Amino acid sequence: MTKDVLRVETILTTTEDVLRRHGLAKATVLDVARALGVSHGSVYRHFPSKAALRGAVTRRWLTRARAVLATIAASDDPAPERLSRWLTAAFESKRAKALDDPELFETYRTLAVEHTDVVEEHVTELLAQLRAIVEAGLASGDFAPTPPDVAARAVFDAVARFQHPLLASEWARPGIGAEFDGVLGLVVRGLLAR
Amino acid sequence: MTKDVLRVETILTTTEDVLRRHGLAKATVLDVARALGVSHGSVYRHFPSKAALRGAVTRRWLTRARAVLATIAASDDPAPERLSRWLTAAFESKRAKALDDPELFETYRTLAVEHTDVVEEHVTELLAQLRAIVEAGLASGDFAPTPPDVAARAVFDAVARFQHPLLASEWARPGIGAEFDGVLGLVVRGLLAR
DNA sequence: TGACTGACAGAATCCAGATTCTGTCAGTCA
DNA sequence: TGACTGACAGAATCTGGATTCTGTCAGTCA
Repeated sequence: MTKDVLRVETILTTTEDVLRRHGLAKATVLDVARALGVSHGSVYRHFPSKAALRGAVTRRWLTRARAVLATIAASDDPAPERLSRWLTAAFESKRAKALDDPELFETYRTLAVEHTDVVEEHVTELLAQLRAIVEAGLASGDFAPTPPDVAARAVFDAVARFQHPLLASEWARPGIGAEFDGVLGLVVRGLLAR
Repeated sequence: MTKDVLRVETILTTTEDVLRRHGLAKATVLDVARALGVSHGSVYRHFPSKAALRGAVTRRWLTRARAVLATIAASDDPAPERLSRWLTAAFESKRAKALDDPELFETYRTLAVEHTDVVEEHVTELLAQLRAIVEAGLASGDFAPTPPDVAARAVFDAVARFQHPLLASEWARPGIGAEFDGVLGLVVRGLLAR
């Protein structure tokens, strides 16, 4: 808020705040405008619709969530370890969010379902990170020859149970950690050169 | 209907019929009783509650769905092929149901969510079938040594994206077949002895 | 001059009264 | 005698009139 002019970033931050405080249903454009101390017409100056505003918030949330994983993907650990760390971090951070603040997680889950296009971008980015790890493993000879994009997709799909927000309700079950380890082991063994 | 007395099987069949015709919301105990030509009090003579009736219908549906898979699990194909056939059949039959009659599938999906206990029985049974295949593979030396129950669970979890009813909406996407093949290959390679 | 306001129409959502359903049980009837 | 009925209370669901929201735009004001 360095300037008095209403800025896109300010609107997004305030919207996140309203979402956190009051939940999805009560986060109307009017509410956001009230929280900003402006009329709702002003919000429409920066976003063409309520859907666009929500989409932008969703995109920002997913981009932040991806940052940690990008660091791991770009590390120079051996590919099998790097893959394990990446998949574990992806699961653990999502799981922590879902368990720490279920209502906020549910809010963003609903937003994600509403904005399929934004989620698709996110998935594409995640797949690119996975492909980079697979390519490193192919180059080092750790992984058996395979088309990297197909392998990345297969790994991503295989951990869907521990990634897909629709299945989040099962992440609180006691045995879930062991189950994740089981799939992780299976997946890594499936990639390794023999 | 060999006898005039109201029988449990008759009630279940009629309930399925009402569900198919009118959907979940309109399938009240009163509706089922009307379809049977009896008073709703008679239905309560055989089922203690509406939930119990719905649970019984769900159980019957899942039991039927499992029968095909049981045949494959008990076949004497080599374990890797048998596993592929089992997983493919599990995916294809569910996918066919979801695409052929989306409304009926949605009905049973909701029922499954309502009756977690019944679904758990079902999953336990499926895991037992998978474990039998894994054990065959261990005995033949096709699969690398591993605790069969852990491996069965890992395989089951890895194909969640192609099995979990909550993700059914994605089974209509064009690339889904290739994605399934990718995971199937990864999983089988993960089990194979080296 | 251009960021912002607020009145407005049509769409979406809310709420309270009316209807329907669940589960029980005393009573019927074959 | 026991399978079945139907009236009943309380819970759940529906409905349509009242309220709130979305998206637009002519007008204000700094």
